[in-house]
Amino acid sequence: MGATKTEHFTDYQNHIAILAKALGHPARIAIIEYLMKVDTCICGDIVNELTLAQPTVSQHLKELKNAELIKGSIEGNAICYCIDEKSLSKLQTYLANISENLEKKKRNCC
Amino acid sequence: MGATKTEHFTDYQNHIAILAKALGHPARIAIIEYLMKVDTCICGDIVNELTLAQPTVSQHLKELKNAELIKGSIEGNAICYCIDEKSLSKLQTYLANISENLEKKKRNCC
DNA sequence: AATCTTTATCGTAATATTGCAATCTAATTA
DNA sequence: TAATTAGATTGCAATATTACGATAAAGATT
Repeated sequence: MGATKTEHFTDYQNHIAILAKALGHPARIAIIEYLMKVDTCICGDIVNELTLAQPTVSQHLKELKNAELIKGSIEGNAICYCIDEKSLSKLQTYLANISENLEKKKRNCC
Repeated sequence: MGATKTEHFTDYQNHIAILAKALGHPARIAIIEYLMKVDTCICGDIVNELTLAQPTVSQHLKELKNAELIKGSIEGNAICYCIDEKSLSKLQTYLANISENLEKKKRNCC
């Protein structure tokens, strides 16, 4: 016990959950917002932007990378991170579909 | 250490993270999908739908309720749960804005 | 080559999450 | 009112996450 029982759910459900989970921490939201704010994709000063130690930021970046919400390319000595639109819009579309579906239905409760 | 340092982030960032985190588990995604599938909002057989014990499902429902992604109203002896569109569409809009912003920008990297 | 800079990884402590059996509460029915 | 039903709560074990100091790896600079 303690671990998520992924085998009880569909691949799609698990995938959506992984995307949402990766965004489920304010530091990672802040990273996404920072990457969006700076016009060209920023290299390393995400650490300066957040009030967290460098290893902590590195770990958050890794989780975003694992979920494929960001991607990084080596740029000399530094690393150039940026948002991976595909995964982000996959989650966005998923939520949009739910919203749309809800509006279509005449809901007579709650 | 171990706890999220919420004080380092804006209320908005924390709020978005809470919403995303609540969706960050396949059981909770499955609950949302089930609530969407059944036309009128369903009372208690979410437990039958998922392959998880009743207390576990109850806990997931609680987390969705805490994030205000669902709401429940007492219906006699049972409880009528349904999706709370407002929070869901808040997250959806947030992601849509990011997607839109990304497309606007001429991105010259990654 | 020695040093600096940038980022990742390791190890570890603190805390949170997941899952369930057992139990409790409250409305419902017999 | 006793038994039933629906759901929440408690308590606990297993596991995951968060955070960071110390350190490693690798390119850049001197």
